[in-house]
Order: sequence, then structure tokens, then C-alpha cells
Amino acid sequence: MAARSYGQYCGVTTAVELIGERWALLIVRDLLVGPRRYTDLKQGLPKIPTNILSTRLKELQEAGVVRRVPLPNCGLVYELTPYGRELEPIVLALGRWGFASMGEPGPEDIVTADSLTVALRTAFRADAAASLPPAGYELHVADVVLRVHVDGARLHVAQLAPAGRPIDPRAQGLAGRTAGEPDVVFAAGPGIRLLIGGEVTPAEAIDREILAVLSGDAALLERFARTFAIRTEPDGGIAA
Amino acid sequence: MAARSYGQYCGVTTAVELIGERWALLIVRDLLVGPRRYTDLKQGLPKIPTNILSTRLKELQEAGVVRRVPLPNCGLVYELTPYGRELEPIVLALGRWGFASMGEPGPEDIVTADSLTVALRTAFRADAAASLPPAGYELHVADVVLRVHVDGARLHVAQLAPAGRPIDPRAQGLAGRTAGEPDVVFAAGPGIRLLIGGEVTPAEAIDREILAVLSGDAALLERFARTFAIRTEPDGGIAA
DNA sequence: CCGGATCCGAATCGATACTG
DNA sequence: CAGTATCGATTCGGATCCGG
Repeated sequence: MAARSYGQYCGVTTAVELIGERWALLIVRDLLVGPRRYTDLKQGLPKIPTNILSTRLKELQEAGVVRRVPLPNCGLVYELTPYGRELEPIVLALGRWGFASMGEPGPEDIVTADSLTVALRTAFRADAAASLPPAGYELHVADVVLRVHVDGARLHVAQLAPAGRPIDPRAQGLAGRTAGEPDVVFAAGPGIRLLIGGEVTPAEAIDREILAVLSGDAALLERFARTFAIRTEPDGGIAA
Repeated sequence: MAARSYGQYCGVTTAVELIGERWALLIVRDLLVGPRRYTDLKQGLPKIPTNILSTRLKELQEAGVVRRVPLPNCGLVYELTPYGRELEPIVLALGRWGFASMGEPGPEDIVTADSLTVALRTAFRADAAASLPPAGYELHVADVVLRVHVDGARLHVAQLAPAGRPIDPRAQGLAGRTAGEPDVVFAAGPGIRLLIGGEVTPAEAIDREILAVLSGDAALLERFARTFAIRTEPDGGIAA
């Protein structure tokens, strides 16, 4: 095998040889949310060919990034090793960087539960959240529903939909019952990017129908916008 | 054009579409050191096919990462845009992450001036350096010679060899005359990785002929090892 | 020499079908 | 559920060539 080498003895080169192949970092992104079955990954990455998925999983295991874990009951999951988890700050930083270049979504572009979960993590401002009271949000984007709890500098995201079969049967029932009801429930389209990016205020977002409050206290959207923010500078750069 | 899309509306995906193609991040790595001509890049990435290099440069320009700048006298250089420079912490973090997986170099693996320069930046500990007196090092690895100056939390690296034609003719002569003579001059092979990784002490490195002091004060190697360090944990993780 | 463009075989990727 | 097999479409790699 010996993946096509760049022929350099250098840490960056080594890293790119390990996780630079097509799709590899997106697999890592989804596994950052939690262990996933082969099928979960396939659904979270609808356009990945199955042979590529299995090839990448093998390569990532060989690289020590991913581990294959048989489940006690049946089936198996892939999960990040501690070494793989070290990629978290890098993937989040890449997500912030790429955010500045996201235009309008193409007709084929979708939002998945895992990508949105990671997106919230990339935008999460622990510093800003720490000085705000705890809050629970329920966020609907396309067919994805996330229950988001912010408590001080801690962020917790649960995926209510699409509801895949839970990996751990003991988790059954916990999925829907996540630390009480949310304080506000709202639905958004891809334009939520504008809110995160600070290009519109929550009020403007509602006005322009980028976002709609389904229930709860609409005033909490202000707090949401302060908690999840990626401010891009005029030159495309990322502030703070 | 519309590069092969991953079909997701997500910051990480966007980032990977912009800089995830083969060779792209290595071009960025070299440009982080400074503006480079087409030929410089080709020499710094000896295994890149020239059509790939020009394709990538076009794509990176389109992505707003790289800018093509005609020189006043003649020729032209490529340089990172402010947006491209935002990748610096990401590339450095990737270099640290990949460092943990660098084994012995293969027979075809080389060390280039730019890759070694970036490697020093990835390993640089501003916090440790800040509490140490200023120091000048001259480092020889293969045919690369770097003049490294550390002054508090500031790191400056000049490339003495291989001596390419300077981009700015006014810089002529400055190349060799970099803020006085170094305090210590030493030569190393790929085993310098062990010193940076904390697997050997400077004394052991000299004993095992990983490193040889050519002139100056060998005691300064202790300071070098504290200034440039990537500590990897048993699981392959990266400490601090 | 610099800054590429062109051509072509080899390797990889993508889409679909199929299997234990 | 968790992949393997197949095969055409793309991309990559290596070499050569070209205009300034």
C-alpha cells in the first residue's frame, strides 16, 4: 500500500498523508460527534462511494486515528482513538475558516445532523457563554432537529432527528428526554449562516424569514447569537 | 470548474473543498514562510508535477487563498492573502499532530528549507522562550542551513542555504548577515526529531551522533531543546 | 532560466451492483 | 448491517515542449 508519498520528512506532510485523502477528514468530523456505525457514516456522507468509505476506514485505522469496536450486543462501531481526538481543535478551526467562504448552498447541498452539530461546536464561544445564564435551544434545519444545551462554558448537543437506531440500547429513551424542555424552539434554513456570521440580527432574521420561532421565548435568540458566532472580517479573515 | 463537491453545506466541507486537494496544503505551507516564485515552489516540492502545481495555484487564487503578484523588476511571486494566512495556526497544529506519526524517513524523503522552517515554527514554544535569554542558532540538516534567532517570544528564521535567487534584490547581502554570529552551530540528521520530541537529551543526541556541534557553546543545546519541543504522550497524543 | 501548457499512461475515484 | 466487486469517468504523475 504505502500511500502515495509526498517525499518529504516533515510533520505537515505526514499529517496530510494520514488524513489528507478525499473524504477522510469528513469521516473524522462525524466521528468527533460520537462513535458511528458504517451505515451511520454512509448516511451522514450520502455522496461517499461505499468502497471509498471502507478504504478510508481501513487507512484511518492503520494511521491510528480510528478504532473498530465490536458492540456487546451486536454490530460494531468506529470511533476515534485518543490520537484521532487530537484532531478536534484542528477540524473546528478548519470549520471556522471555511465558514467565511460558504456562499449560498447549491441545489444538491444538504445539512446533516453531524455536520450541524460540529458547526455549532465551531461557532461556540465558551467565553461569551460563560457569562450568560444556562439555556436550552431546539433547532430545526431541514430535517435535522438538535437539542442544544448551554450551561456556562459547557455545550451539549443531542440529535433528536433524524432518529437513527441508538448505538447503546441503554440510551433508548434518553434521546428525547434531554434535561428538560428547551427554552425556545426555532426553525431555520441555510440562511442561519448569516445569523452566526453576525450579518443579521435575530430580529432581522425573523423579518427576512431566515428563521422562525416555533415556540418559547424569541428573546433568547439574542443569547443564541452571542453564544454561537463566527465573525468574519471584510477581507474574509476571521476575527477573534 | 466547480470542483467535485461533497454535497454538504458545512464549514469543514467548504474548507476541504478549498484546500483539501492533493498538494494544496503543502503549497500553503511553503507560502507561509514567504512569497515564492513558481520555480521556488517547484524546487521546494520536488515531486509535484508542474501541471498540478499550476492547477493548484489557480484554484488557490480562485479560493482567495493565494495572490499572484508581479515583481517590480521582473518575474512574479505567489503569496498568501490575509485569508490564506489565517491558515497558519491550522497548518502548524497539523504539523504538530503529524509529528507524532513521523517514523524513520524513507530513502526518498527529503528535508527542504521551507519544511524545516515551518517545522521549527510548529515546535516553537513562545512561553518557554519568553523566560530564556535571547539566542542565535545555526542549524544544518542535509543541505539546508538555517539561521535561527530567538528573542523572547519572537522567533526568526533565515534560510542561508540552499541559496535561491533572492526575490527582492535589495535583500541581497542581508541573507548572510543576520543579526550577528550564532551562539552555536550544529548539524543534525533526521534524528533531530528525537530531540524535539524529548526522546533524547542533547547530551544523548551528541553521544548517539544524532547531532554534532560544529562550533560555539554546546551548552546552548539545552536551551534549544526547551525552546523547540513537541512532547508526545504514550498514546500518540500531544501534550500541552 | 522562468512560467507555464500539452500529452498520455497509471492510479484513484465515483456509481452501481452484488454478497455473507 | 457491513461491506466487496466491477467498471467507466477523473485525476494524478511523469515527461516533454514552448513562448518570453
